[in-house]
Amino acid sequence: MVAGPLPAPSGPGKDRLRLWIRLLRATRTIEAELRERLKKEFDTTLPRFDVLAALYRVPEGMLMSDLSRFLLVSNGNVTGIVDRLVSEGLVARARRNGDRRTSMVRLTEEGTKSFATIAAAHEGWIGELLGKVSEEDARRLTGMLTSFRSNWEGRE
Amino acid sequence: MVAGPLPAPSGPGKDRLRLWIRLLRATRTIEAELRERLKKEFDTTLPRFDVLAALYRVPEGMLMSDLSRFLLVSNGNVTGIVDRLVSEGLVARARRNGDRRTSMVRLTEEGTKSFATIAAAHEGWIGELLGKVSEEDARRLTGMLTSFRSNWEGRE
DNA sequence: ACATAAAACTTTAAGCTTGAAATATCTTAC
DNA sequence: GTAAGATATTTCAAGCTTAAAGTTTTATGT
Repeated sequence: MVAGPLPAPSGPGKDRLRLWIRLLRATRTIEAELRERLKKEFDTTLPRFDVLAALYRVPEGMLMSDLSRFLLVSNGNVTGIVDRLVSEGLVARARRNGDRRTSMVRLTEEGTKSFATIAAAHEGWIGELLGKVSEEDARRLTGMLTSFRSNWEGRE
Repeated sequence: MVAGPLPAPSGPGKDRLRLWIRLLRATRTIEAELRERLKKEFDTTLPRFDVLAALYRVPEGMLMSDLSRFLLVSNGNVTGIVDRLVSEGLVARARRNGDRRTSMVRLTEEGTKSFATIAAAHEGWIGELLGKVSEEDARRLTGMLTSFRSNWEGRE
């Protein structure tokens, strides 16, 4: 998967395989760096940050299943992360009258402040880590990935 | 992190942030699909496949620390994955005369055969999943990611 | 109304992941 | 030759991750 300096493969489809390998390595490298900085600077993790970021956009809150879908992770996974965020006081579960199976998850005031701080640093890090990508390349690449994504929407 | 349809952010550095979010979402989507297929079709996992792929390139074997560096994961992580591959008979540890701290890890015959089969399917899946990316775009994107990567070499 | 199905969520078991501490071996400096 | 440090690896605790099974609540069909 994360193959690197291979005896360059060739043949049909090899260009896409190579692209995938590069994509994966680049993503993992950046992810590792972000994870490390989140830990060192804010004593938190990427999954927690992801959840906070998702909730920050929606003051009224989200259902667990919305979070799961949005973050592309399993239901049970979200349960654990939200549990920890609740115990840290950054997030709150609110029972709903209409449907007692569900609860709205939203940021607490502390969670909102905390996320704002971390997000500012995060944006700076990304600017630094992707610094060598020109703005033009960034937009072009984003475009390619977007069209790729639309090819995938509603797959499962 | 995996933010999606946000009220599109704007300002300096926002293009790179958006690029990162897209990159991460695309990678995770493909990764999830590969993981699922590896499980369903071959009853294995992505990390195991990564290790087999790394070893396949080097018949004489690799040290644990080489594997760790190459795969961009921690030392302790590799220990666990290799342990499981050994117990499955796909990989073998060989003590070395020179340095008794280290051992060479290499594919067994069964491991080699197993990987060849899985890798063929894997390449097909990538061709399918990235099918909408033209060969030309694939090469261009790969180029961008490569220059990005060289910006990162020898960071840590 | 009542059984059945569907939906939202949690729990569980197994495996992946990291950073830090512990072991064992080798190298270097005196 | 021996102490001190460097290397290679494993172990450990905590957390992330998934798929599958379980629980509770709501919706549907008759």
